[in-house]
Amino acid sequence: MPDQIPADYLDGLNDIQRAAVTTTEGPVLVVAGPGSGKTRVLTFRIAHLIEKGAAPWEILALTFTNKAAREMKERISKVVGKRAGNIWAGTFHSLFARILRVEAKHIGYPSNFTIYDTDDTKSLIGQIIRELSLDKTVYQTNAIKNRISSAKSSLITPKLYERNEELLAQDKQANMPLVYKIYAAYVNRCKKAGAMDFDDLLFRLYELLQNHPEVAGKYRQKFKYVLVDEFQDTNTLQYAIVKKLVQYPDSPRNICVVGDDAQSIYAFRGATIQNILDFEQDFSQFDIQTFKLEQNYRSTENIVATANAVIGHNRRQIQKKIWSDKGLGEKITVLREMDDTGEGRRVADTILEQKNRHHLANEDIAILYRTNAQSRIFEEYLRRFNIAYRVYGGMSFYQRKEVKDMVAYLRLVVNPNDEEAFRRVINNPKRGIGNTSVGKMITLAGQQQITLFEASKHVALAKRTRHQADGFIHMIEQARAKVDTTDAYEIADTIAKKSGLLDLHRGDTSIEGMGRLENFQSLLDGIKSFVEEDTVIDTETLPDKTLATYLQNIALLTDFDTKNAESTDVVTLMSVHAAKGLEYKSVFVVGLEEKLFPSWMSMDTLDGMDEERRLFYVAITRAEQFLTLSYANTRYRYGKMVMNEPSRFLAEVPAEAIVSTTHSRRSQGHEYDRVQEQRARVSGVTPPVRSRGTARFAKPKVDPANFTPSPAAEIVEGVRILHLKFGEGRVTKIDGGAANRIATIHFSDLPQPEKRIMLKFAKLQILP
DNA sequence: ATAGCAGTAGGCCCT
DNA sequence: CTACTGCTAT
Repeated sequence: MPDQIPADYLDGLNDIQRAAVTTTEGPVLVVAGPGSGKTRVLTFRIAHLIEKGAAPWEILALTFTNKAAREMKERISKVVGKRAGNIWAGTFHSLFARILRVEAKHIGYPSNFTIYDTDDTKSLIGQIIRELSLDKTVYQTNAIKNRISSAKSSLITPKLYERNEELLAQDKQANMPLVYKIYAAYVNRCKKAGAMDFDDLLFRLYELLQNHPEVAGKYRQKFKYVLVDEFQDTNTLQYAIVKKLVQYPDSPRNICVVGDDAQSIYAFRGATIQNILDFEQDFSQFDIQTFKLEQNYRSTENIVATANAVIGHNRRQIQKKIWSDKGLGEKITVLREMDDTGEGRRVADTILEQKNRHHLANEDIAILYRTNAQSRIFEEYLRRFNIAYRVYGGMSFYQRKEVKDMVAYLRLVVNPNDEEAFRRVINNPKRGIGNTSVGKMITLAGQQQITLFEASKHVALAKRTRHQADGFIHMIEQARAKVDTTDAYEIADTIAKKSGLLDLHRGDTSIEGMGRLENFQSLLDGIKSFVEEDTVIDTETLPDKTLATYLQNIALLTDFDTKNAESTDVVTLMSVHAAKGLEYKSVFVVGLEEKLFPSWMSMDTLDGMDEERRLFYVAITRAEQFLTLSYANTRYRYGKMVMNEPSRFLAEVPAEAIVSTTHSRRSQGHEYDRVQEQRARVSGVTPPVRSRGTARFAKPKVDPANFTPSPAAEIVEGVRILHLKFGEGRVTKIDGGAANRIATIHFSDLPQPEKRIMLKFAKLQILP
């Protein structure tokens, strides 16, 4: 890659994009509709800054996901070469963590502080509730975690909380008058453990900038250009920090925020759409320039029209008109099924069909759902149909128990004060130090104001237990003595063996156990490659191979950041939230039912509904060419069968954009009627009574009573067979391994006669 | 005192 | 369907 900028790098931009790129001085707001080349503008803007003489390390680019940051850096490096590595581009959390490690001494933290994830946070809050002898059915960890999180995001310290009448009144109302005490204890304990939770990474940085003007000055000096991506998803605290960094309101630097109010989908964690709505006002005295990117380069006109119509139902938004010149394109398909199983099958089926008809690769296709729990059924059918897929989100690699246990050991080695890590591993694998003994340690730690690890050394224990505890302490301290001189892998390897974790996993021969061993091994492999290769994720971190650096690198990773080496041609399954910023030729938005999408949690407020609608807007605007919406009449949720109306959002899709008949053999075009029904329901008109039901099994071609399936082994090429739904057919080909034989069968009665059927699952009767 | 089992309550979206 | 509590057997 040449280290100079191609002269024509601005040529590929439209007029507004180019203006947004070249207006480098003063505050800039870029309102960027979906598919409008937002990332292009951001990356070219940064490249342009460097071209204009800015040093890479003077540029701070804040994103929400590591993936977005990485992508941005990659694209910038295509223009400016390896200098891109020195740009401060990353997530709010990771860049702030980096600053905090350098400046930790100012706020009484060690520079190797631990980052507590959600599980650690919940566990600590639960612990505190127990210690305060509060009723845990009243004081619920999750509720309190949210309470504390939003307090931090509103810059309310425990002291302020205690004096805030409104908050106290709310807590009383909720029958939890002592939340302020839990909050105070929680902050205390985090500090004692040398740990910060996700909110602390923001909150503590704000405090640092607020209370240490010399530090704030240093960073203001350093970052001459500040850019914020996805600005609509920032919370009050993030915006406050950004303002501090640009020294608002005295002499705002060159700040550029990019976002789309219509894609704000994180209100539930404190993001406020108000930030982007206010930004223009906040910086109006400094000649703010606003650019609206309204041309959508991603999607067909049908999809854009649908998106516009849907978002038009929301109450307030920045006025803009998103348009596309890609032609009308395919109409939108709506699939209706009886239940979630049917939905899974139908979607997988439709994917096969689309792949054949439109020559789509797996990687062109995504299935998007509201909740991660919905993925299972689609996985099942994709597997059956032999379609490669990958599920993002849900349980990430680093959240798996076997991985977390090992990481907890490593955390403890780096930071023995880490209370959550200690409690996680002290008796894991089982070494006879149970709740009672740990309880004694906790009591002692509380009494003497020492850390758990310290307490574990001195506490009085039964002889056998004492011996075990000493062994444990010795193991940690031995590893700790080498932590600065030995590479991460060596320490991890030793701990894996000495702790007994490796033996534990090796000894487990169950299916799940083997999976756990595999994950455990691949964690170790990951540490090894961290040591051997230059897999430094955080480019400005010194390329050292210590355990501390390794832990820093993985602390803020999510499922998105774990690269899978295997094939990349896979169908993507993920939540709508996770899909933001991505695009696919064909998108399936599934589970479009009232109480699911929109979620029941959001349905009781107008703000909640608006956010759900924005979420739906995000979902449909991921699609380039094909958009398929699906819903089921009933589905299993939490083990219970529930029945839901089709989502109101379906009724907001313009009728002329929907294809009225689908090509499925199964449901014969009732979808459109059903949507009309919902449309009527929403507008208050009584829907026509309509017979419901049997679409999926509309016409069984064979009487089940006379059907006796033959053993799969007897199905060979050339035989004539009977299938319950498809009727008579002839096997034209058999392939796949012994355990996964797949028959290609020609059913001459069907509109699409070729079917590929997994013999493992299918019930076929051989005909003479 | 600890470990394994059965039963029950509470569940989303992300760093 | 999964994560916790409460019980009983070691």
